[in-house]
Amino acid sequence: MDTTHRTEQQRAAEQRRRELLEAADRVVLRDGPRASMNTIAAEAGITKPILYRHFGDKGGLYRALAKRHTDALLGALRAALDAPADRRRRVEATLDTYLAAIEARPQVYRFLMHPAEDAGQQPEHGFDVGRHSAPLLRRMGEELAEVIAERVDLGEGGEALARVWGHGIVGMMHAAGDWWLGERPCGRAALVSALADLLWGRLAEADDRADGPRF
Amino acid sequence: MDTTHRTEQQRAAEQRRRELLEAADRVVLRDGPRASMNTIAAEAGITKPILYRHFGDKGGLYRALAKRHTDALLGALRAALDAPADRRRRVEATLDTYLAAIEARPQVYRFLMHPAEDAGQQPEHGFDVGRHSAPLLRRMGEELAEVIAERVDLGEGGEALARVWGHGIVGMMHAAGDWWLGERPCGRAALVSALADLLWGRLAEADDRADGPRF
DNA sequence: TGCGCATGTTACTAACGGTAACGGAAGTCT
DNA sequence: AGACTTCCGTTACCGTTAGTAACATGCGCA
Repeated sequence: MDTTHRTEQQRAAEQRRRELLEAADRVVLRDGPRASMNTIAAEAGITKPILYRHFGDKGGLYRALAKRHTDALLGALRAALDAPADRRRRVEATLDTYLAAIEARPQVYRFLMHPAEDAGQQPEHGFDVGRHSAPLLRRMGEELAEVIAERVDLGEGGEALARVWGHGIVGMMHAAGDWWLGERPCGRAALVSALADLLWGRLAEADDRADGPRF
Repeated sequence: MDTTHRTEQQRAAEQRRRELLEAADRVVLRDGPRASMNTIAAEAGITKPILYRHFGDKGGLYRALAKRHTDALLGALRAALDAPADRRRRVEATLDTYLAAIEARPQVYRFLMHPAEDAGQQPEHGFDVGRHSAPLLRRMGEELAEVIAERVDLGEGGEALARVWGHGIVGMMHAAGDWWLGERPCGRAALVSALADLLWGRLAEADDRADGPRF
């Protein structure tokens, strides 16, 4: 068997796969996460079974599609997290990077946050629980936890603390960003500043209101 | 027209509606958010069109179902938030109440967190963006924001700050809870303590590690 | 020429959400 | 009593979806 020919075909297949993904991208960005396989196939100029030969099932295609965007966003976040500045500025830069990304391409964001649909069903256990979050959120949480654990001295049990904080901070960023994207109550810089203030303990430091019940 | 008869019928309809909701509850708790209308109807001992006459469409049924659980959980959270104790203890009690709820009935939690599916489609704008979060998260965020705004003195622009924080804290709680429910890396009390520490600014106060790059 | 193999198609199944059309059982009005 | 409305319930259907089976075609290679 000719090896060069083999790789030639493999290269062609990967090229094809990229084309299909780009077509899928266009459709998903236009129709949202409910884009049908038929529509995607039509956009790519082919028919359904080819999509299924390349990606297995709809989940496979969506996972492949999500991986590209997720990797891109995670790269940008890592860069912000690694910038040469003090901790507060790094946190703000990371928050701003995430918010800028979801602001610039909200459809991509919407697609990435859509839960995994199914992935694999195990009818024995009923359905999976504690897996509502999108894979993107999980990955961001793990990465942030790693960065915190390796750079911040948290003493005894610091590792566990860092993991909780990683997922917690990512969830804070996500929820606030989603709400902000829907209501646009303020500018991005104000949102970043408010979230950083929250992480810096301003809630704990603030006094109770004089004219109301204490909190 | 006999009014007593009219209300009699209304009462019967509401009773029926409750029965249908309970049947739907059983199915959703067993099959997850992807329970079909046919299955729900079968569980209730009837057929599909009756469900549609009562709830309009699948979204209507799911919304009615979600409202019950959401109201119950929000009630519990309000109680924790209003307990007579200092702020740190209230925050911890609220976190613990939420986590205890999702721990005790994870299927309900999973169902509630499932985004709205569709609600109403407006093909003009493409698809809605910035509305990924479940209604439960939005409501929790708004409630918490209200409590913070009315009880904590945040000075100039405190209202906006409180809203950001409300949604941010709820998102933190949600993401950390979801991750915790999936991996069970520690006990509930430890998670509560770690999250409260995060809100109390321990991340900002901690030193850089001596043996690694600074953060 | 014939073999293997990847690529493409058409045509199908099963399930879903949702709806139209019909049937019967009550009570109500004349 | 008999016609009229109003629910409650059914069966049978529609359009769309994910996913698949079966068949056709073009290519390198012995």
